Amino acid sequence: MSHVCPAAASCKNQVGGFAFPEWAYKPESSPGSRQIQLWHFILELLRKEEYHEVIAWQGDYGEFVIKDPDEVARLWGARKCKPQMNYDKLSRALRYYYNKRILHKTKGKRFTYKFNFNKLVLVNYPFIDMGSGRVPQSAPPIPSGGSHFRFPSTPSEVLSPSEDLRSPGLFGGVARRMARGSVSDCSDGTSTHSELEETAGAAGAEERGGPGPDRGFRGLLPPLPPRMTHESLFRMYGGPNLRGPAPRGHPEPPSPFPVSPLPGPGGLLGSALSPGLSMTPAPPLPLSHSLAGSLGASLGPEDQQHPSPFKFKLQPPPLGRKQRDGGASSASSAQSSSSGGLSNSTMATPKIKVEPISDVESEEEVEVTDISEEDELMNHHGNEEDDEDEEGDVFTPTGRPHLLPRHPYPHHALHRYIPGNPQHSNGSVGPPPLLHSDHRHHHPEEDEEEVFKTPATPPLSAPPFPLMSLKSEPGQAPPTPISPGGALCIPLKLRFKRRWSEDQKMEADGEREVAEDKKVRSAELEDREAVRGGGAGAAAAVVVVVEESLGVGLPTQRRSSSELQRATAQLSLENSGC
DNA sequence: TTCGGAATGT
DNA sequence: ACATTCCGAA
Repeated sequence: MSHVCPAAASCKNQVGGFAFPEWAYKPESSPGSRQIQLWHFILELLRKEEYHEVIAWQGDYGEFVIKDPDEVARLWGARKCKPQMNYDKLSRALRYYYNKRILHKTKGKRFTYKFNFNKLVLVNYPFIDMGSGRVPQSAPPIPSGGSHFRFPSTPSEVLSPSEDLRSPGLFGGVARRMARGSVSDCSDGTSTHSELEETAGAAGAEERGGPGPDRGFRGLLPPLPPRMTHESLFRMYGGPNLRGPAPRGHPEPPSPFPVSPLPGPGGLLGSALSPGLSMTPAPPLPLSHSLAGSLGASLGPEDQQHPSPFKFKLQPPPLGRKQRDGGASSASSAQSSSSGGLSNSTMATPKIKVEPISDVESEEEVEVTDISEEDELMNHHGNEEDDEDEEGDVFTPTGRPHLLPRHPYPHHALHRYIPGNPQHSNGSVGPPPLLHSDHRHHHPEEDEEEVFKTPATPPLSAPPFPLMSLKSEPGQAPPTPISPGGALCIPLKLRFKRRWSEDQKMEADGEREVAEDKKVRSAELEDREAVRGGGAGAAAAVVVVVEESLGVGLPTQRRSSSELQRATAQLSLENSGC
């Protein structure tokens, strides 16, 4: 309510005639987080060179250092209209992200944190280039507005509505344009905060022409670069802008939006995902087969790139650790965030929340190959270490499965995809096979992990990353394309696996939802269950997406994804516009 | 410096 | 949910 939307109608549920899930709007409207979230803000700052004196990317992927804590705090405070903000407070907020796995602290380095992109799922694309090695300059434009709008982390929302989403029509009409609505800050133009906005604003100003459908985000999102390599992982844009290598040396103009590479007809990748990141299309499921079919048919016309607002989605479970309910006992665990001791069993089911959040998340996430590791490997100067290693989880396909225990992760159930999908076995879909190939020799269990990791050696030009995951249900096999049509992309590098059957699962597992634990154990349990579930109940099939398909022959998927993006974009527009 | 609990606000 | 504020502990 805070924002009134002129186009109320659209604001509500429909955009362009399509109905959007409510959750799509949540982000902005969500009460707690009024508008921008701290991490979005950080990202914003990071992408602007103007602030590089106060905060900047530092070494590895996602790692950034707050050079001037006070200033950052000031900026944040300004943005939130909290003049009393200081680094101590800001850092507390940052610390909360640890549990959410949005961030990690880089140990040993002052004021240095690192985004766990691994765990984040970018819904659209990552624009961020965190410099994996190189300097990260500014990331692409994060649409301010857009960024806010993140998709739901609530699983249920996302998935559950699956049906709704499913309808092909959904996204179809959405307009392509979007806007970045950066605005909306508290001050509305008043004083302080503005710096950021200023910049943003400028851009925005141009765009804004009015609430019309046309405002676009033209610049916003670049379509993906034609090919992303791992290296380029984060940087989304390839284009001319990519600055290469030298990081910080020059002046760095923030890259405006690069605009485009265009999508060629054949190759465009619509929106790509970053390789390493797992991205999930917002509504992954929905598109599933139905989309393919329908969209394919319906959408066809051009492929424009749709810009999409990129957004991150968090993956893991938020764990609700907080239970203060009487327990109090938890205190002990405090420090060691990671593994504390968890007495696991006792609390076996701390609370059973119905929310499938975790589930969803897990499901949502599609895992892809993680780049991060690669990067790390490549780069790993040995520095940072582990912290990320832990993260290694990246793979965790399912998501949150293993929390941070530094231990070896239990192999989660990666099985998901295997479970009963004949297809899988058939390999009709591209991915599976690959998976194996990569693994080569792993034990089954390990395989699973491996699978996710597989990316070890991506083919260089990694082409497009698939946005959408197709899901094949057991009964139906999606017509996945597969055919490599041209020489385009032969290498399949990524494979997404998705398990969607939330519903089913939920039913099947009543418990898994439990997830709320903050600590690992839950994860483990879940994993196990998941595994089991995978085999059994899970009938849910897992979806595997093949990137190839995208690139190659089936534009449909891509498109569908694009549609999504557009839709999202619109949403953001709406929001912002309002 | 960093961490995280607790209470509180939005 | 997501902070903000306060604060004691490493």
